[in-house]
Amino acid sequence: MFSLLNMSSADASDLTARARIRDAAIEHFGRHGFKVTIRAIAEKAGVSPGLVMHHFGSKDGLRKACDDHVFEIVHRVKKESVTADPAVSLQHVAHIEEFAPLLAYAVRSFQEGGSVGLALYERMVADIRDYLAAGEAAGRIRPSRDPGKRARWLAESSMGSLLVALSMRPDPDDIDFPLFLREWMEEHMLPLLELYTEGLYTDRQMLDAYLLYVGDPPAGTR
Amino acid sequence: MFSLLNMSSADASDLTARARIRDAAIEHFGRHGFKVTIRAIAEKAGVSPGLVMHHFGSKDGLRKACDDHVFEIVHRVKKESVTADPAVSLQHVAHIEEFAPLLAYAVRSFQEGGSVGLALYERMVADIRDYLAAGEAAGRIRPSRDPGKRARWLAESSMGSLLVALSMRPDPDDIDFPLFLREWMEEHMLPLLELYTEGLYTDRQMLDAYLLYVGDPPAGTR
DNA sequence: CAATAGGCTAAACACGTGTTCAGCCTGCTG
DNA sequence: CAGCAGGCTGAACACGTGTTTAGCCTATTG
Repeated sequence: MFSLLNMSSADASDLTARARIRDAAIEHFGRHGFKVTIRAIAEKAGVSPGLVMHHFGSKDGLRKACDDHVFEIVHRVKKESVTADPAVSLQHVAHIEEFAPLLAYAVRSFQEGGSVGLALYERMVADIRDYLAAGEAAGRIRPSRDPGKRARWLAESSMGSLLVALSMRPDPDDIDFPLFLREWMEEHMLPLLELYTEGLYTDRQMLDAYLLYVGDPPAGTR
Repeated sequence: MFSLLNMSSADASDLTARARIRDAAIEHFGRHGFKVTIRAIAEKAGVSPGLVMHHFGSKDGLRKACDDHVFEIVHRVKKESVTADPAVSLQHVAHIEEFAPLLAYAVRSFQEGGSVGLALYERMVADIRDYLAAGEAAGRIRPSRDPGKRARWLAESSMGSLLVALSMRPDPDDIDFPLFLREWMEEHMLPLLELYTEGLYTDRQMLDAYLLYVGDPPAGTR
């Protein structure tokens, strides 16, 4: 895990200055948002502001490097968790703290809409669609009239809920991400499961009315 | 409607400079986010930057004035739509364009987490809770184990979906809000209604497992 | 050993942006 | 009419922040 993420402060001194800057940037961007100053990042990395420019050319260059790094790690972890035995996956879940900076960075990307945000989002939608399709084939998930749109809605609503919860915090610019995540799950797990298994409405009136409206009559109408 | 919102450009010249500045600020903040410059707002209002300071003291003061104005209008419109006849409500829905700047401003507030954002959000949660309670009493809405958390989840997920959709746009800093809203509804109405009337899972396995986990055994377990 | 390259720093620079300031114009008031 | 208050302007100011620059130090290399 440590070697995978290179985010632990214990071995920070071992890393090259370039890597230390990048990791400090990911942490700062994730915790405080992308408006953090280059000077702050440099200080966190124990380095002069000039060196940041020397290695990354500009703030955008630094951002780009962070993007690439985060995306690459997410890619690697995902491939591992698919191929490896369940024990490894469980380890990942158990050590959310280690991934927290990455997740925080990703959430900030969703919030602001950078290239990583979009790429990660599209991947997330695709994953959810595949997952739902598999569940549908296994009979655990109800079929949808438009699986693509459903997957997109589920991704958007859950990620979005996270964003709103983030913005509604007392100080959205300084978050303890692991804590925040835990509280969020604690707060929403029940209504989410309720909604997903029992629905909200007791009848089909709204849905059928909409289906008629868009010209796709509900089954059994004609 | 026009006299209510004072957002139409047709009678912009009639308004006092102070009101014109405030309206221009609401429009700009809503369309481009809160990082728009005072100079840009002043130009839009046909006024010098100094005058903005003269009337509002600071950028924060301007923001505060916008907050108050938006909140006050939302309050007034809401009270009207509750007391007035249905025809008026329909008029409101039909003329989304007129409200768009206000809505855009509110969404930006949610995104950034200002005081208005929080206040509007809490009010929204309360409204949804009341609405669901009424529906439950009328037998149209299923009961929940925790109506408060359910209302919060529904508010968060729908608002949040809007935020994510906003961030994933090609240029999130320059949105045509009415168009954006229409596309969003077009895209999500179906999966939303499907989910709300039919649910997602075919069985109660996930929900029951969670209820057991949190120490609240599902009905019929003992 | 001398030279060179590259990691690295401190200081200066450029520029956008919120804010301040001195004063102009206009319309009201005594 | 004279004076004054307040809306209003244009220019200047202050400051934060990304970026540039000149040069130092160290290690490698011929």
